[in-house]
This record gives sequence, structure tokens and C-alpha cells, in this order.
Amino acid sequence: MAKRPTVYDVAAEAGVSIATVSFAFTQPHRVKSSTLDAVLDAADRLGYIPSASARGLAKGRTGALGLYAYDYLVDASFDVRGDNAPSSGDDGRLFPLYVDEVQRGVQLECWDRGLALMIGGARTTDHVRRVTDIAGRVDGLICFAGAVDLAVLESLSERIPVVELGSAVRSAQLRTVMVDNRTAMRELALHLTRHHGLRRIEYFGGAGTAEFTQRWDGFVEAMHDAGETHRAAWPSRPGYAATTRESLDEVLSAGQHPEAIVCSTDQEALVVLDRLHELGIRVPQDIAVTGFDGILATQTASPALTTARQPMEEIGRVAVRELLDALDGRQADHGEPLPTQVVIRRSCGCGPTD
Amino acid sequence: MAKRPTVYDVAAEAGVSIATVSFAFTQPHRVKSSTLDAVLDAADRLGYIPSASARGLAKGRTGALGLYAYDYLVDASFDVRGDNAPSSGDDGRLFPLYVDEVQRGVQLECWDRGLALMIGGARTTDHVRRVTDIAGRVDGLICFAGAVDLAVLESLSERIPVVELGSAVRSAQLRTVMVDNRTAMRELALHLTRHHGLRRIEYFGGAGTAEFTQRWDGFVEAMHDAGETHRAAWPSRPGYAATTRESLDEVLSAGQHPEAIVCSTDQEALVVLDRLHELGIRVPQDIAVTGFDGILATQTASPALTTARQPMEEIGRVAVRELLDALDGRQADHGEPLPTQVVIRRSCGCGPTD
DNA sequence: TTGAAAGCGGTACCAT
DNA sequence: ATGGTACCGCTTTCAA
Repeated sequence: MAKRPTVYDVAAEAGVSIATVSFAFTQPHRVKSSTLDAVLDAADRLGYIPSASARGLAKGRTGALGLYAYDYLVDASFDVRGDNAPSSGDDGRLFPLYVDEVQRGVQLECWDRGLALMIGGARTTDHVRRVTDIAGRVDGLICFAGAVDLAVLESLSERIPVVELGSAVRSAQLRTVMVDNRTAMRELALHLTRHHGLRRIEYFGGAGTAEFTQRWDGFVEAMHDAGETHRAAWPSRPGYAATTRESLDEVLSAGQHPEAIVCSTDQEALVVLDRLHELGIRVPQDIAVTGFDGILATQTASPALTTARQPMEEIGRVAVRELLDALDGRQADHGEPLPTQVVIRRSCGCGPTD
Repeated sequence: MAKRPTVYDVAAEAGVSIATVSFAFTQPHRVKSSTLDAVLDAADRLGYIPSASARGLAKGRTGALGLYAYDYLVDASFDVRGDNAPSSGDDGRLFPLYVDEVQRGVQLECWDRGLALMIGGARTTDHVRRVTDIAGRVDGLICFAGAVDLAVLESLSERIPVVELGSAVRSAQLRTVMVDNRTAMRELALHLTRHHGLRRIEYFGGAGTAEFTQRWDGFVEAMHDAGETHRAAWPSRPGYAATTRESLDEVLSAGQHPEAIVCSTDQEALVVLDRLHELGIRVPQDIAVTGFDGILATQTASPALTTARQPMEEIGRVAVRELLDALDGRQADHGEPLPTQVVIRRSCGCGPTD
């Protein structure tokens, strides 16, 4: 690998100064066209690749945004599919989860705007070091709520704009792309109580972040509206199928089956679907099931899963725009949270039940 | 946004020289532990974020790899799903295509190795400028075959290692992660001719890159083995559903239906499935259909699509390792191409036909 | 174990 | 329209 040519090499080759080379690339119109050609030619001949490091150092901006992601897919074995699943030849993976779809939105928006995207992450460890590393590489950072300690993000946000993807403003220092989780979960549960007249409903999920708290709140509200005083949520975590399965088994072994199981995420709902199928319990005839997020797999699950869809790609795109606003010194317009949308399919009891 | 603290600020705060600060971060063991603490403390207090630009410039390495991707999903309207598709509430997207799954492999491998990943791309235009920009930001570049002109890649590869993902070594200067497309397509077609005894088979697809040439070759070989002299491929491009649909309509209007349609990609096969469904032509009873790639959607398509699966995540991971080898000065071991695997499902006529 | 100082490859201001 | 030249923040000898 030959040494990379620098502005100096190009300047020498073209017989001009390095300042002119720089101009030629950054403000072509300010350079005499014959000079411009000479420089561009020389650069081409030499295979000149501008160093982003040098440029970034000099300008104080890198021209790249960062996304700190993490892997929801904790269980390596996690693999849910429809009933017409293949019998062989497929590996454990899978379909895009929430993070994947949001990431796609970020990516597309960056590309559309000519920005480079730095994607960082770690499987489980060392989040602080890794996110700081990424922060040092970019002009602005997008981060999923829950991936990194709030204190760390706040510290970073003192130096570069940070956008958090969540459902509540956790800190005035951060910009937040919000999604209304409560309303959708409430409507989802109301659909069960009103449209289907169900009452004995169990909720599966935790309350780690604001999203989950909101979902739980929405559920509780709906139950209250239906005149039910609801006890508590069954412990269950997306990405840890065992937690979901254990709660399910416990629920089922407690005498009378519930009429419905409301899950805090699609990922958990799919596990429930899978387990119920194993046990020969029919969905929705015996038990209705609902999810949350609207990931792709819910469309093709069997039965198709009733859920609430988050506008995932849009979340990503909005996050990029927020960052750009911040970099341009525009105020955050803490507007309405992005809406989620209830998606009625079959697992709640709607539509033909085969 | 306050100015970012630098090594100078940290040095002053800790009462040491900038060299010591640098050492504290890069070679902690070479610094007296009390000094180390002082520096780390100061850095923490100040919210110090090391500048990757400065570091990259000084070291001559950025510590990041680049992936130049592009969007196969040309048709905005492209949206194929199983028959138990939802009736509402879903947007046009989608499921991970070949590129998405490979990208995931790249991403995971980078994370596992503590590398940052720069993802670049453009929707349609300006590929040369964009890929060069990315190249200037990273230590090595991964590129999908077909995304960028070979000459450009060769030029870049004179300065940084470049790995191309394809199915043939197009240039000795590039490292290539190869996948054997020919064999799998041949076996797929042989399955149709031998197991199902089919003869009148039409091939849909182009021959833009080596992958596609190989697939076509594999198909032709199989037909030859079956004693059939095959005419030609019907024009069809993944991402341009109209091309596929037009060819299909033409094929169908030409009197006797073919017994099978072999497509060069899953994306096209899904379009074929969709169109045949519209026309009331049953798959596989009336016409068998096969795809290629093994993207997720083939599992849940209706009927489940018989196809050949590329080890997509592995392709991405291997590419990263290749790059690392190159950066460490290790020779390329141009080994065996990664194997593809035939996946027999229902669209060829195997299994229950509902 | 720590410090001084010379780069790394650009940018941008100030001259010419 | 171009050239000269201080930086930008960090790494890395070489000395102390």
C-alpha cells in the first residue's frame, strides 16, 4: 500500500500551492478554471484521497454523524417465524427488529443529505468507552434510550449535540425524538376490552425505560376504564425469551386461563405465540395476544399479530434532522411526539380465525 | 455547545504534560498510577472527548472501517408479503434484503473487534465522490460488487485495502469475498428437472455482474444436463418490478405456460409470485417458482419460496477479517468461495401444497 | 516516569 | 486568483 498522496504532493504535481489545492476541492468556483483542471488532473493522476482526519482537525467538524446502537437480540437462539416456516437450510436469523428499522431511517436520511454515518456499538460491555469513542469521531450523536447511562450522554452533550430516541425527555440537555407509547397501548387494550369484551387480561413486560412505563400506564388506564383493577405486570424482557416463557407457564398453571395476554413488545408476543402453539393453546380462540412496535415479523406471524406500530424509519430520519438543527444552532422545537398506530390483525380475535 | 477540551486542557488541569495525558490514555501501564488517576480524573472532570481527527492524523490510522453500501430497493413501492398480509396500518417497507443482511454481519464483526464502522452510500448519484469521501475516513473499505466502478476501486485500493463482495476476483488489487453462485443455481435447476421432472423452464434475470453470470451459467448447465437447449434469459432486474412483470406477462401470453420460472434473485421471484397470484395462477401446481439469495421474506412468502441461500452475515464478517488481514500485512488467502446452499421449500412443488 | 518538540494533512486568514 | 503560513489536537521519538 503506497503512501497516500497529500495536498503537498498534489500541489507539487500541479505546480501550485497547497492553498490552491485546498480551494480547488472546497471552493472550485474561486479558482481559475485552467488551474482547477490542473489540480484535479494532478489529484487524479496521483490517486489523491483527502484525509478526513486532517480536514476534520482543521475545520473542527468531521461531516459525519454517529449512531450508537446496540443489539436487542440477546438470545442467540431467538428465531420466530410463521407456521409455514422452512424445515431446513436457514440459520438462526431473523428479521429486523426495532433498532434495525430505526437505523435504516438514520442511514437513509444521512445518505440523502450527503453525510457519512458512523455506527458504533458493542454487544454487551464497555458502552461508556465505546460511545465516547464514537462521540470523538462525529459532529453529533444519536443514541437509543437505554443503551447508555444518562449521565454519560449528558456529559457528551455538553460538547456535541446528542439526540436520544425515547418516549420522554429525560434531560433538558439532550434532544429527544419522542414517540407516544401510552396512547397506542391504551387503545390496544381498549380494543380488547370494548370490541372483544375481554376482562381477564395479563400484561407481560417490565418498566426499564420510559417507553415501557408509558406502555404499562396506557394499559392500566384502559383496564381502569373497563372497570378492572389490575394487579401487576408479569416479568418479561424482550431478548430474554426465557423470562417470557416462565411467566407464561406460571400464568397458565394458575387455574383459569386469562382471556388475553398483552405484551410490551412484539418480540415477547412472538415468544408467547410460539409457546402457546407448542402447548396446543389456540390464538385467538383460547387466548388473545397483542404485541407492540410493529416489527415486520408481526405481519407474517401466525396468527398475524395485532400490535401498535411505531414509525421506525421516520424516527431515524427525524433524529438526523434534529441533529442538523442543533448543529445549525436552531432551537429544538420539542413538538408533538411521533404518533404510534394501532394495527388490528388476527391475534386479538379480529378477522377470520382460519 | 462549549468548546471541547483538548489534551492541553487536561494536562493543565492535571498538572502534567500533554505527552503524559496521551500516554495515560494509550499506554496506561507506562504511567505511574497516581499520575494516571490524576489525568483520568481531570479528563473526567472536564468532559474530555479525544478527537478522532487529531488522533487519526497523528497515527495515520483512524481505527474505523468503511462499508460502501447502496440501496437495492429501487422501487419505492416494493412490498411483498405473505398471504396473511395485514389489511392496514403498515407502511411500504419491508424486510432485509441481501445488502441489509451482509451489512449486519459487517457491523457485528466490527463491534466484536472494537472497531468503528463508517457507513456510506448514496441513493443513486455521485457514487465516485461518496466512496472516495468514505475512503478518506477509514483504514479499509468494503464494497459491494456493482456499487462502484472497478477502476475507482482499483485506484482506491492503491492507498487502502479494499474488499469487494462478489463472486469472482475482478482485480488482483482487490481482495474479494467470493460466493459460489453457480453451483447452487445449478443444483436448484437440477432439482426442478430431476426431482420434479420439469422441462419447460424460463429464466428471469440479467447478467450485470459476475454473480448473475454465474447464476445464469449454473442454470444453463443444469438445463444442458437435462437435455434441454435453453434459449435465453428473460430481462428482469431486482428492484425494478416492472421489468419482471413485463417479462412474466410476455411469457404467459405466449401460448403454453412454462412449467417453472427460475429467477436470478428472491426479489424478482417474489414479484413473480405476487403477479401469478393476481392472475389466479397457482404456485407450484400450475407453475413452479424459485429464487436466489435466501432473504428472510422467502420464508414467509406464500408459498414459501424454494431458493438458494447465501451466507450473508458470514460474508460480512469475513470481509472485515480480510480487511484486518490486509492491514496487518497478512497475505490474502484466496481460499474457497463461501458456499451457497439450496433451500427446498414449497414453491418448487415439494411439501404439502395446501 | 515524564517532558519538549516535531510532525500528521488539511483549512483559512492575510498578503500579494 | 494565488501563495505563505499559522494553527487544529494528538502521537511519538528523544532527552532529561
